[in-house]
Amino acid sequence: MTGIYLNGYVWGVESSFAIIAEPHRRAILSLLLSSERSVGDIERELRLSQPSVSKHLRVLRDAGFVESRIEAQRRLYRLRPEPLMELDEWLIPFRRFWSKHLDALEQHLDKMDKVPPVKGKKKHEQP
Amino acid sequence: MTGIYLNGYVWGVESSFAIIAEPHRRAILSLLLSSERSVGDIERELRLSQPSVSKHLRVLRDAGFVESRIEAQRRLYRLRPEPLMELDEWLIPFRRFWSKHLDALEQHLDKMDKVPPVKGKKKHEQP
DNA sequence: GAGGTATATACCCGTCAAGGCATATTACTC
DNA sequence: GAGTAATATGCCTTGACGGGTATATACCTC
Repeated sequence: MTGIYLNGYVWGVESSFAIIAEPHRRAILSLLLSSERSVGDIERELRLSQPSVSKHLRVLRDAGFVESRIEAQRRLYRLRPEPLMELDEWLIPFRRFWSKHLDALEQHLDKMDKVPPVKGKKKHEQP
Repeated sequence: MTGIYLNGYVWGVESSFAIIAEPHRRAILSLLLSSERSVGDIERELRLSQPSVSKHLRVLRDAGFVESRIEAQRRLYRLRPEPLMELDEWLIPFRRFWSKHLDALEQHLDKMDKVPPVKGKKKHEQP
């Protein structure tokens, strides 16, 4: 919908979510948060095989989540903010939604002078 | 990592990302943003098959993204904020990261009194 | 250029999830 | 209770993806 097809790959938010869905890739991004790392660094810190790390980095790079620079035989990977910013933007309307909800809850609680102890937790309807 | 195993399912952020990765499910969530809908409503608005909609809703409900209430033969689904809030929380450190980045960029631009026209766009390294 | 280190890629395989179709289930109407 | 509307579920097939192993590539050192 909001993505652009380019040699069979979907670009934009469309794919960013799918990329982030992989736990190891999220772990890699979290690692890169503090500083750039080589493939070997990630391999050791996450206890992954080297090919696995390389493949994930490939996916992340293709989607713009990371970029790399060469230092001798090593490639140092670092974060790029853009794709994650897009994800964040997708969340905006939902943030409005739940802050509205929390406000309502707060007002509800405010209404009661002293919060009476609840006997049975209200279960969510599960038909 | 941060999830809880419960009858073979992973709960928590762990799975929430995977659930959000599906474009149709994101579309459903966006729909529910404005108001609750029946399965048939979603079916029509998203041009999906009824079983497909039901299955996606099942996944969303199991993960706590939506809840339903019964009205005659129809089930009306509505949003639940919690899981999306968790996703949002995961993004927090990254938000710090990119706001730091944008600050740096801003300061960089401030340094130049008049921004000189750039001749060649700096290409991102693609080894 | 031989040997070693660091990373990328190709290929194969198992798994898993999404869609289609048919069918079951639930609730309403008469 | 028969008929019908709305939704859920089961089964099957297909495609995509991630991991493993082996191999290719790039770069450095001597």
